[in-house]
Amino acid sequence: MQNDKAGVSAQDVAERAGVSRSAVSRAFTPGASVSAATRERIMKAAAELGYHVNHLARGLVRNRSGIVCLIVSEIATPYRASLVRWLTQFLQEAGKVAMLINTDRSDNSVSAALLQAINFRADASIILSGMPDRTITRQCYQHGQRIILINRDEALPGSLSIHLDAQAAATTAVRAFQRAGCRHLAFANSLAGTPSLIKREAAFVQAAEQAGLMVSVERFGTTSYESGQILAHRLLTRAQRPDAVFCVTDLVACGFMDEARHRFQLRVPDDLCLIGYDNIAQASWSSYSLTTFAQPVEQFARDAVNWLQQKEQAENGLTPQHEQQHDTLVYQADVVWRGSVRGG
Amino acid sequence: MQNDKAGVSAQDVAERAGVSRSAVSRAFTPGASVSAATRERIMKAAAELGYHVNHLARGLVRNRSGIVCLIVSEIATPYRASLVRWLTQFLQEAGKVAMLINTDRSDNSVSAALLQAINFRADASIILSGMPDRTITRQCYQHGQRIILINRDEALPGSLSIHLDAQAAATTAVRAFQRAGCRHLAFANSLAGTPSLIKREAAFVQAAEQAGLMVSVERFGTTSYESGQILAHRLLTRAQRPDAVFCVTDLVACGFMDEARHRFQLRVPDDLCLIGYDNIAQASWSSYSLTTFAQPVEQFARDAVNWLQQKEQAENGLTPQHEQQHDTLVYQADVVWRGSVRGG
DNA sequence: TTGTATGCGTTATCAA
DNA sequence: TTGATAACGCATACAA
Repeated sequence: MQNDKAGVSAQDVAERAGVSRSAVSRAFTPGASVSAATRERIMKAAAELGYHVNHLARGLVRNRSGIVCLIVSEIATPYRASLVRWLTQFLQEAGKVAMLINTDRSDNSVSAALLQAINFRADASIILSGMPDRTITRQCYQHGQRIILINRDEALPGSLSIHLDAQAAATTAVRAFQRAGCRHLAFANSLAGTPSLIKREAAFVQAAEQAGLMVSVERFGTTSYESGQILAHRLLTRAQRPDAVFCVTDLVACGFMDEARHRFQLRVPDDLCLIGYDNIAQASWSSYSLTTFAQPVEQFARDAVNWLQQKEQAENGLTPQHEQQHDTLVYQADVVWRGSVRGG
Repeated sequence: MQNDKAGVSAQDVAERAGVSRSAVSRAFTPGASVSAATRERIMKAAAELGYHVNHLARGLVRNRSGIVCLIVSEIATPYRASLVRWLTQFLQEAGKVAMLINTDRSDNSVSAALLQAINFRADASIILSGMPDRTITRQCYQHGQRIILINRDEALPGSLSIHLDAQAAATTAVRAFQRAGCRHLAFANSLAGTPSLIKREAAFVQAAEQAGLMVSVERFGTTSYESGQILAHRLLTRAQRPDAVFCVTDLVACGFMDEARHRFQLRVPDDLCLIGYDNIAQASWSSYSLTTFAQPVEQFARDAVNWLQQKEQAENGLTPQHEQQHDTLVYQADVVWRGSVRGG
């Protein structure tokens, strides 16, 4: 209020409250030993002066900033956006704060992002896209920075890896197409080459072949609506037109469905059965009513943050063990039956 | 590499390179005076030791962290997500980093977010949702923290306010409906009560009345797809069913259109003309082909970051003027003609 | 161009 | 419970 210099420090508050600056520090540290009386006097002085703990200084001395880096490409994509949404929410509830770093999917832009995380002494980094260089992750580890990989299908020492089992979804999809009486299956993939997308394709092809069904694969471009349109064009103009398509992503499936309907005048699910993956909001929109597999996004986020807190408590505890081990969490993607498959 | 303690500091690098620690500091400060030779020796030593500048310490002494807070609710929404995407990208290109803070739209959760920004001595906060308490923004100002308001329709001293002119879009929409021969207009709004959404409605109603056209208004729930469905139900069951609806948002428009088509068997644009706002990706999807007004999101983000950089340069310069003034940028939302209005 | 000395705001250790 | 003091890692004013 009455102070117009930028910095009002614990010192100023201490003087006003008639205590030492360490008392002020303790007053703002949860669980520190301060008498209720002095604490109140300090808080009053702090409010009057407009004092706010400097997390930069606190982080410096504690060697831990409370920052968690979210490393992600294509944030505007529905699935990514919802993952970011849950992560930031749970991080905040855990008293941490999210730092968002955009990458272009290239592995060295991910490495650069991780360097930023080191610069800010982030408590952890959560990687949603790409894979960083090993030398960088080593440095993160040395700096005590945790790493969480979501849908990365890889494991780093001391890290947590969360991903989905591709097999169950593939089997479920094939059975559904079988029940619908489909004869010629196809998988519509992008060229992104992400491990999880590759596995999704491989698992589906394998399941289809085991069921003795014909299966075509087409790959194109990025994992987007537009690619879905192109993929529809390529698959639906084949001599052997598929009557059931598993799209690597809901976004692709939406593009595929729109093109199939509006360009090829096909009816879904009568002429063509379609299944997607992710369960983005648009999949439930009545124009699509897309049968899909739901990634438990909220659960991912909750588990990531819980694991982080757990690790931190263990660190504060009496177990300074050298944990070269890594943790892995594997989930099933739950099928969401809607109208894009006959007899669903 | 050979160092296994967490912290490798400028001191360590200095010793290895055989220079003083200030030399190391200068080597990592752009535009500082270091000879190429020593600089190289320092960089080599730094790489070998795995040294990374501690931005916490740097921010502490410079009283500027390089952090910019993005304060936003409902990040997973297409329009918000794309705004966040561009902001983070441009911030990174400007050498800054985005801190993402989720709010629940309530004004005091926005205030809490702003407090976080103060804690981390953020260079600036960009507010995309809600309005914080004045006493908080005052404190931000005192801490030298810039504030940027996007679509907030308010002005704070020393801040930048970016928003859209609601009038032009309203006039264009009414004219389009007029050309299409529509007789009964309607505006489908949410109950969010955001200033920009309110203005959008008021401007449309005014423009319609000026054109001598009947206009109904319906408001419901959040600004979402689901609300669009409800709004369709309410408007399309009225005795005087509207034949042209301006939806406050594309998301609302998608829900409205789906409900109109699939529940009421109406054809768009033959039976019903529809216009949205935002130009989210889904508006261009062929199931919707929605005529809409494009918010220049990328431009918003670019301008916000440019303004920030400009202010910082001015600060470094010789003009320590007390700028109680605020800046305002007003844009037009460009109409994107698609298939949801007859004769568009 | 380089080195020395000082301070940034905080927490942690130790005595009282 | 409280206060004094020493780090934390860095940038910079100043002197060389």
